Amino acid sequence: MRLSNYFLPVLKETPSEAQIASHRLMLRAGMIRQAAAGIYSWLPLGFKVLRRIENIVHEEQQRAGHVPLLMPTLQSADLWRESGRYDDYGEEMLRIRDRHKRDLLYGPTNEELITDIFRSAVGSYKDLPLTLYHIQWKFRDEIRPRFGVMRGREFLMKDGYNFDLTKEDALHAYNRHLVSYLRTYERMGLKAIPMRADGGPIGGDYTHEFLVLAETGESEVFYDSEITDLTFGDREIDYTDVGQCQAVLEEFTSRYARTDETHDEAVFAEVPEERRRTARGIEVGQIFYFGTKYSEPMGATVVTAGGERVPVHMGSHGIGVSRLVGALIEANHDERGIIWPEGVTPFHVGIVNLKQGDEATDAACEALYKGLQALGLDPLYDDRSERAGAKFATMDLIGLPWRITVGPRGLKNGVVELTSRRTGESEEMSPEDAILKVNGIYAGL
RNA sequence: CGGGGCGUAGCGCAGCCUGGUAGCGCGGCGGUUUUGGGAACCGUAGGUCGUAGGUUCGAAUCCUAUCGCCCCGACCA
Repeated sequence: MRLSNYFLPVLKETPSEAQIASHRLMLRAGMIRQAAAGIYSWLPLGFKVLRRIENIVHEEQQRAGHVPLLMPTLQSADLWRESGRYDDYGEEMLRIRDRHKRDLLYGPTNEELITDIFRSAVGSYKDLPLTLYHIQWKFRDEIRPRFGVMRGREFLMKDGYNFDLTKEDALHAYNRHLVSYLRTYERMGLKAIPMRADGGPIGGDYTHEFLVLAETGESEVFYDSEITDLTFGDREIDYTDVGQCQAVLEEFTSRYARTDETHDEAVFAEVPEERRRTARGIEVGQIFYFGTKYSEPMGATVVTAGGERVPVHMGSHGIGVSRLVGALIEANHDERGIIWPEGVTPFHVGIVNLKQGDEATDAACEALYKGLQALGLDPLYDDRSERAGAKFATMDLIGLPWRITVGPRGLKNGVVELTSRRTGESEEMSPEDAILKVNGIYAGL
């Protein structure tokens, strides 16, 4: 993309309503614009990041064997009356009435709808196990939306639901989700720690939340410092292997890690003192096993091999996709702006032309731009007639992890400069080598 | 929902207390000189002062109501 053809309304000054880094930077970098309290338009740059996160979630879900579909944002109140949650959910649910005076709601989650789909189409144990998921906008009428997309009222969430014949099968699904979530966050360059959590309105005894450590996090967390050393890495995993998934769960949940909801001082005291940590975290996902809580009242049953009709065991699992954009920035920024991890960056590399209009630099930039694109990379070429400082400031603000600087001074010696946004380190090399180097950086992702 | 605060040009703000021609910086547009870390100068456009009532000769300013937004708390992916 050429910046002159793009829509990137960056702000030099910080809008007064933004208090935390991610909110400030998303507004300044032209990623979002507020439409109402807790409701945002996603401008091109923000939309691009959102889509990249969404894609990673899709890929990892499908790698784990989960099946995508798409349910609507508006749901009929009748289904929620059936489950008993229409009255239980409270003021957070946005209720709407249509012209025929029928009660609708903007879905805050989809247990009822998915259970309805399941029960009308599945009747046999032979159809199990099954995990369906979608990535769809949700609405929860928060009392007090804040922190930009971190606590919006409208937010994009991946929510998935597993249907299994037995509790054991459903717990495998639970473990499988934990593993796939570890992979998902790691691909985005985020360390998200699974912590024992509270069931909340969705309910269930088995539940873990995934927390990204950040000063601006809304939850207080307590953990054994050993847990932050764990990484999933590029190990191979067979998601159908019950033992493997179980082993990963045990590896990642055996150490103390809890939010304030479930924190237990007595148990925490058993962790060696030098490893005890108290911090703040951003919740970016949660997994539940809740048994037959919805299948029983809603009649989601299958017939077993023995001819018996039984309610299915279910669980649900969520990843806050739009919140992740904010969480990623909280975890990756400095005083100059955002620093995107390679896995989610909106553009792979920025090209800064220091002397727009100069024949040699223009030609070198064009060659770089086309060369990078030819390798399937997505560069952002700053071809505006701005001064060097303004171009650098924009690049730093929007946080592309790599920048190629092209100026007459370097070109005289046949070199351009490749700079890491994270470390600030620059290296001079020929344009051809710069293309190869950038290609190499992204080859594994 | 309790407490606090704010709505004045695209953004950041002053003016309000003490009523009398609506301002500043950034940004935009045109021009000149510049050009390796948000350039300088000149010119220029842009505002029913959130909205509705009221008081007054006169309201951004005082009064009332209302809408919106932000912050702290309780609640939450």
